[in-house]
Amino acid sequence: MAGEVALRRIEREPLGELAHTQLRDALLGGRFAPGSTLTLRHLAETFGVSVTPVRDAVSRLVALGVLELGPRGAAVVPDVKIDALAHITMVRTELEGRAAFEAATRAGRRESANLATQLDAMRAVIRAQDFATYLDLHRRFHFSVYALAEVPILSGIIENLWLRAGPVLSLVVPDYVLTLKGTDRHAAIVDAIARGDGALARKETAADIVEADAYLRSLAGPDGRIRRA
Amino acid sequence: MAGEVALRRIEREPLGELAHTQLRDALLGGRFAPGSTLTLRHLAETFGVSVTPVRDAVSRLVALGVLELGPRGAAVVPDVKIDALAHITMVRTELEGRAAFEAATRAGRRESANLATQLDAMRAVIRAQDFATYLDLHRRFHFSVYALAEVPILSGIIENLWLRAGPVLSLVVPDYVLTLKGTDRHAAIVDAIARGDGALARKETAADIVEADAYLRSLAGPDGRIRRA
DNA sequence: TATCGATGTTTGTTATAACAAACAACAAGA
DNA sequence: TCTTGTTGTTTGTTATAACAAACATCGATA
Repeated sequence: MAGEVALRRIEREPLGELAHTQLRDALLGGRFAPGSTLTLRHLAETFGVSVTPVRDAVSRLVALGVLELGPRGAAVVPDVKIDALAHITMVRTELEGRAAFEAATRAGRRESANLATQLDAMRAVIRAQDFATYLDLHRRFHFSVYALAEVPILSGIIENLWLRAGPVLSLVVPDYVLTLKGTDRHAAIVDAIARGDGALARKETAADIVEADAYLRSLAGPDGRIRRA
Repeated sequence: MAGEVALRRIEREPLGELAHTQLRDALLGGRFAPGSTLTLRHLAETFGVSVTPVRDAVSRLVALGVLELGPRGAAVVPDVKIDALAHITMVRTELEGRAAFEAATRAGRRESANLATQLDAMRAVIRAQDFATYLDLHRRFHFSVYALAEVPILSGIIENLWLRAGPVLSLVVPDYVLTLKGTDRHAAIVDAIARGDGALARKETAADIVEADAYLRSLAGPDGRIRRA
């Protein structure tokens, strides 16, 4: 077997896993309208599989609180009400603040430089008005910070919170980033981490979350629903 | 239809839901040995249903991080390693501390009295050496506190964390409660809530969690696994 | 015209069978 | 005796069909 090409491990990922990932990314990208109901057979036809793996994926997303249970047991995309958003924000400030704190106490020069590089990429994408990829880079940046905390359970819970807020966050990102002229919380977070200042990293992270929450709150109608600006 | 007995809404709960609840309670009660693998067909036979609803329940528990994925995609009961326990403790102090804080700022006299009543019941059960029901009352007490915060998302995440720590917590509860002679953190939490002192409620809640963590840590062997005392 | 009831359709739920991968047991050959 | 190949079993995965509940449609009757 000498001279062979390096072979990768073959891993047949289950169809339910693929369906889960597809739905997850769609939710994170805000490609499902809040309030719309997802039917198993429709999704199954779209994915080209049977209802079994689709039901598996949907069932898990419901268990994670990412999808809600409609009137007949149907899965519906939740439209985030303003008080639910306040709850998510509360938990996010606690958890992401703590994660940023831990990241600052653990990160070295190498990790800080990596974060700074990501910041540059984000700025470039904003200048190019490419908000779709900004949404992705923005997410990657935050989770890079939280990964530095080396507490996988924490990262997992945070990811779940982002999934819950996903449909709304992506809704307003284009307008929101344009309103952020002066204060760049992300740069401040990276600075704090580079200096090993955990308390500051926590403070700036919490401020970043609260400011986004305040913006979303300003868009809420009298019924508490958040709509595009 | 006059003079009829009040009829309750008939709700056929899906079998997958029942299986989920059964597994959940078994995990919380520590009735599964850490490290043991759960096979779908065996569980299905035990519950008297087909593998479909069982798979549904197991799949959800895996997604929640309560069960782990074994070598061949099988579900195994995680044996909590000491560093994973440290991570859970970190998140628990943040979240349950915040929940206790919110509870203290919202609770009135009626709610405080309710908590005090629960404390009395717990003390009586300890005197009777009935640790199985103490485990249940203890859980109810804590979640009564967190329910007062009126942040369902927060309660849900905390419940998930308890589920993860369940197999280990229930393992040591009998011995642990006997070591607690003087300091009764639970009474201190209720006092703080009754006085509306959020900061103190948070502090005592965190201390309660950290002390349990320290006890568990003292039981860990050189491999990091926690075994019964 | 409006209301009520029957009927067909949609949709989540469940059992079952077929499938594939991995493990276990065992026998044959070096 | 040790290794190797084969066979049978276990187990997660997936498709399919049957089922039940709810909804929609439509026609008949008052």
